[in-house]
This record gives sequence, structure tokens and C-alpha cells, in this order.
Amino acid sequence: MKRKITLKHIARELDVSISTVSKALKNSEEISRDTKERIQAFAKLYNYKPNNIAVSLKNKRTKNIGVIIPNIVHHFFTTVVRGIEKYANARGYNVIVCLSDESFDKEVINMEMLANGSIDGFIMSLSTETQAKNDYNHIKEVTSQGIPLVMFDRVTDEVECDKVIINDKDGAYEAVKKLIDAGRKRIALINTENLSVSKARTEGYCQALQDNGMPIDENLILTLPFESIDEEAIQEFFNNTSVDAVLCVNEIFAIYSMRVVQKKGFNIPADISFIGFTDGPLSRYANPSLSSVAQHGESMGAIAAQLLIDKVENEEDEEVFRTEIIESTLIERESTIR
Amino acid sequence: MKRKITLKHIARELDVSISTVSKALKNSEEISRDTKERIQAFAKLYNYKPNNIAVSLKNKRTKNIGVIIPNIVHHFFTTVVRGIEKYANARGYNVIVCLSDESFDKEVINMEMLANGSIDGFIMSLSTETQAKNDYNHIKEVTSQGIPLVMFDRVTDEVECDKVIINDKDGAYEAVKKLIDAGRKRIALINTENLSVSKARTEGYCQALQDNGMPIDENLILTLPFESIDEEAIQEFFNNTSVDAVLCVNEIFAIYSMRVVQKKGFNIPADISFIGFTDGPLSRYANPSLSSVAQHGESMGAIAAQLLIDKVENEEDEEVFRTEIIESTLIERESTIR
DNA sequence: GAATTTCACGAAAACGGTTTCGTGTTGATA
DNA sequence: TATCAACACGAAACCGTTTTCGTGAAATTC
Repeated sequence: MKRKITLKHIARELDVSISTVSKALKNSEEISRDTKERIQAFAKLYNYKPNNIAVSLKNKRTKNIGVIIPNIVHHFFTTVVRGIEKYANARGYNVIVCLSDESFDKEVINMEMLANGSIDGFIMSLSTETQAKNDYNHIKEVTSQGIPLVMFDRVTDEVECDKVIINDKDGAYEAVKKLIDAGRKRIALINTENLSVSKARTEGYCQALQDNGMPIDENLILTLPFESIDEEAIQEFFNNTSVDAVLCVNEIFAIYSMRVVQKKGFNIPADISFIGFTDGPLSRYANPSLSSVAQHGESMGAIAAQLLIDKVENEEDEEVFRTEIIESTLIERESTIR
Repeated sequence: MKRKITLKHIARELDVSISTVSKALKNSEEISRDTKERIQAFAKLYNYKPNNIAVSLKNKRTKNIGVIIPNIVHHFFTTVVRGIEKYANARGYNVIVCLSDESFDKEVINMEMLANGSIDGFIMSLSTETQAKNDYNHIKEVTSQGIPLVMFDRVTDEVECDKVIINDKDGAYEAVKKLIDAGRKRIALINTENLSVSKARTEGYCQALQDNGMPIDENLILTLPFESIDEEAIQEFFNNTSVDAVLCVNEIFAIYSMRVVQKKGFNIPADISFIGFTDGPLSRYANPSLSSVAQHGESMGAIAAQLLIDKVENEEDEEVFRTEIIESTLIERESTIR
């Protein structure tokens, strides 16, 4: 077991001081060419790499960014993480991923753990529980310490920070508009409680109906507790409600609903059209494939990472916060008529 | 912006030494009850939390574990990450996730970055490129420095370390056995190049055929470059080959193949049965739903994390390496006949 | 009352780097 | 030959902890 070599070892071995070694490895002008070459050669030979922890302590920069998401077994969030990772890595940062598991308490614990020096900044998306509770003190605590934060997707006005969101309202609006233009009259919405994004999508849905002189029928809206599928509720809904199109705020609701109506003998898209949110593998490989509002998670992640790292590396912290809005894209597939 | 408070601040404020503060906060017997109470009250009031970096430097323990996976937009890997996270968090560890993106170079870079003090140990699954190249020097380098490593799923005999795998061979064997028992005669296999798991599954497939007196027909085996679906190859395969059952080494191949044969007018499972690997959402929500060999990613992650942390926290590093084998489970759904 | 413990705390080293500043040597300049 | 800048390097502080060891004062023992 060969132990990691340190500046001290090199210094002792080459009979120079630690400072000289440090400077030589940084190619400082202060050190003579001869000495630098000796030291650099030796360091290379023994594969010297500075200890990240020591550098972090000294520089008060960890080159780590903390990412807190509600769930990682979730296509959209993974695409975001991938975007963050790629961008952050390219700028020399590592990503520490923590899962809140949709729980307020875990979100708090994770933030506190990471806030004590482990990271230079946060990227996060709120847990459902936090959004339901509407308690953001743990987040304010962190920002008030001067730790940069970027929120994405599930955000809140209660916290002042950079944000990256998709235009959920527009995305839903456009989807519903498409359905209306295709002649659909009874357009249902399946949404979810508490979630900020679900609210925005619902607004877009309503707006589109209104703008086109169609009534908003509460009976056409099914609100489910959360992404865990309440199969009975969905079946009951389609038993009692006649619809010719459905907008779902996520993939799962859509896929499951499609199966339900297919089993009831309806044809998709002839009888009922479907549009979902989150353009994941389920949408792509469903049968029929599902038209979906793409959220562009990867660019969302990249932009979030860029905002964060720019802020981290920018000395003068001008207190100006930006909200980047990413346009969603409707991907049309077999579940709707072109 | 309230800055983080340190031991030094508390010491100065309360007119004691730093050591006294440190000990008092650790409830040391050395410090008088009075002083301890004063210090603890003050620390609580100002919400003192030790700086992780400083503690890490001093203790040579970061309480971070590095996870390197080929891809995060991938159901199986995310379940593993979730298992790791949950277990690690419960034991007070953070998880730094790095993506190799199936690239050898990125795998190397990430390992080197993390190995310089950022983490106490690694959990990883090999990138395809690494498995194809068969070059594991970057990994040996890390283990030779005494950094504990646990490999999962995509592992290699070339590196001595703890491993967690599923019984891929048995999983495939059992699946094929099920198909044979159901009277299938022409059982195809769609697998992938280079991947260790794909090889094991292929062995299981062949073994099951042999054990049941059935020939291994090379024409019934389609080997695809990687998980990116080569649609043409699949279509061509089914155009030229008559089969009554298909085993696929992943979900995507299976889902896509099902669509191909459905479009050709075959009924699943009456005409052709399908079994995939990785029991993800695609399998669950496919139409028909796909029978699949479940890999139990979450327990895999948890076990990997346990092996790692046990090793990290175990002083006497007895050089004994374990390979945990997790039994896979065949989940039967609509794509096969019961 | 002197010697010895016990108590409660502080000084300082250490972790592994970075960085400022000081200093001895050299060669050039007046 | 005295002066001085340039050069090349080292000493030491510092980041925020932990931990060992030392020590003065009080309490105990003889």
C-alpha cells in the first residue's frame, strides 16, 4: 500500500522547503529553473497530486456543488443531474447528490450537512412536503450565510435566489391549444396536489380553454395526491367522465390512463387524445407513443450549474437574482392526431 | 450576511481557549460543568456547526463516498444510487456522484479527482469502454493506495475488491427455462457487446438450452453494439428470423422489439413471448406489460454501501474481499404466458 | 505545613496545503 | 569598495479543527 505523497515528503527528499516545493509546482517565477525542474520531475515520478481537502480548507473553496432533489429514480430529475454534472465537471467541479425523498425533514438535514463547508453552492428542487408546508427557513438560513443557491423546476417566490424553470403554463397552454385546434371538446386534466409546477400547468390549461371560449368544467379535472398512481381514482374518473382528450402533468398518469381507456375499448388517438409532461422513455416507447411536453432537463441542469458557478466564482456578490425560463417543446407522437 | 461562526469566535467571545471550546462541545469530562454549559449554550444560540472540511483534514475522514456510474439517465443505476444514498445517509455519509458517460477517459479523470482526499471510498460500475479496453490501471492505482472500493453490476476479475452482482447467469437461465417449459422452441436472444453482464446472461441462455436438449442456434442470437437501439438491425432480425420467444438483456431492446413484432402482426404473448432484464417502468407500463428479470438495484446499492462503509470504518484492513451475489427475480407479466 | 493528587484549562502541534514577507547571496552599479 | 537591486529560497502564519501534553491552583493526603 503506497501512501499518498505530500509536499512535506518532496521537500524532505529534495532538501528544500515546503514553500519552495509548492511554488515550484505552481511554476512560480520566484523559483529558479533548475529547482523547478528537479521538483516537478520528482513530483511527476511519484505522481504527486495536491490533497483536495487541504486546498479547500486553505482556499475556502471546495469545488463541490450540492444538488438536492426529491427523487433520483425519476427520468426528469436524472436528466437535470446529467446536465449539471456535465457542465460542472467541465468547470472542475464535483457534484454531491442528496435525495430529499420528497420529505421536508430530509431536505433540511441534507442542506445542513452540506452547508458546513462541504460545498460552494446549492442547486435544488423542492420536495413536495416542503411545497405543501410552505416552510423555507432552512433555505433562507443557507442563503443568508452567503451560500449561492439555484432552484430549478419546483421553486418558490418565498426564497430570493437564481431560478431555472420551464414555462409550465405556456407548455400546458400550447398542448391544450393543439387539442382544441384538433377539434377536441371535452379536454380533461389530471394534475397533482401542492406542486408548484402542477399549479402552473393547470393555469395554462384553464387559460387555453378560456381564450378559446370553452368552459372550465371541474368534473374534467382530476387531482391526485402525488405521483404514486391511485389506480382506482383514475379508473373511476374514466368510468364517470366522458372525455375526448386528456392532458396529464406527468408521464405516469398519462401512460396509466391510456391503458385504462384502451381496456375500456377506446382508440387512441381517434377517440381520445393524450398529452403528457416530461418527455421520457415511457412517452417514447409507449404504445401508442405519447405526445409530450418536453422539459429539456439537461439544458435546465446545465443552465442552473452555470448560474451557480458564475455566482460562486464571482467575488462581488451583486444581489441580483435571475430567473431563467426555458421554453418547453411539444413533442407530437401517436397519441395525438397531427 | 451572517458568516459562519468558528471555535475561535466562541473562544474569544467567552474568553476561553479554543481547546476548551472544542472539548466542551464534545462534552469532555475534562471541562467543568459550568464552563461546558456556558459554551454549549453560546454555541447553540449562534447555531455553531463544525466545519466539515477542517474536520476532514484533521481526521483524514471525509464522510463522503464517491460513486462512479456510466450513466444516470438509466433506471437501474438510479435505483442503485438510491440504495447507496439511503444507506450511506443513515450512517452519516454523503454521496458524490460522478458519471463516466460510458467513457474510459472520464472514468479515469473522475477517479483521480476524487481520490485526492475527497472521499473515503469508491462504489463503481464499469463503463462499457473500460470493459472493452480491459484496462483497469486507474482502478488498481486507487486500491493500491488503500482506498476501499466496491464494484457492482459491471465488474471485472482483474481488480481485487468487494463486489456486488446479481446472478445474471441464473437469471437468464431461469427466464429461458420458463420459456422452454411454456413450450417455446425457437428462443431468440438479443444481447450487447463487451458488457460483463451481457456475457453472463448469454451463458445462462446457452446453458438453459443445452440442459434441455435444445440446440444453440447462432441465427437466433442478435448482438447489438450498445444500448442505443439499432432499429434497422432489430427489424432486419425479425424479418429474417422466425422465433416464438425472445430474451433481451435490457428493457429497451425488449420494448422496441415488441413494437416491431406487433407491427408485423404478431400477438404477444400468443405468438411470441418476451422477457427483458431490468424491471423498470418501461416493463411495468409497456403494452403488453413486459415480463422481466428484476435486478433489485436498491438492495444492491445498499449492500455495496454497507460493504464499503464497513471497510472504511474498519481499522484492521484484513485483505479479504467478498463478492455478494444477489438473486434476481423473474417478474411475470403479460408478455409471457403463465 | 509540605507533598501529592486532582481539577480545569491552555499551549501547541498536527492535518496539507497557500501565501506573505523576510533574508542571505549574487552581480551590477556608482 | 561600498551600495543596492535582483534573485532564489525559507520561515511562518493561516485555514478550522482535534488531541496530546503541560501547568497553576485547589483539594487532598500524610
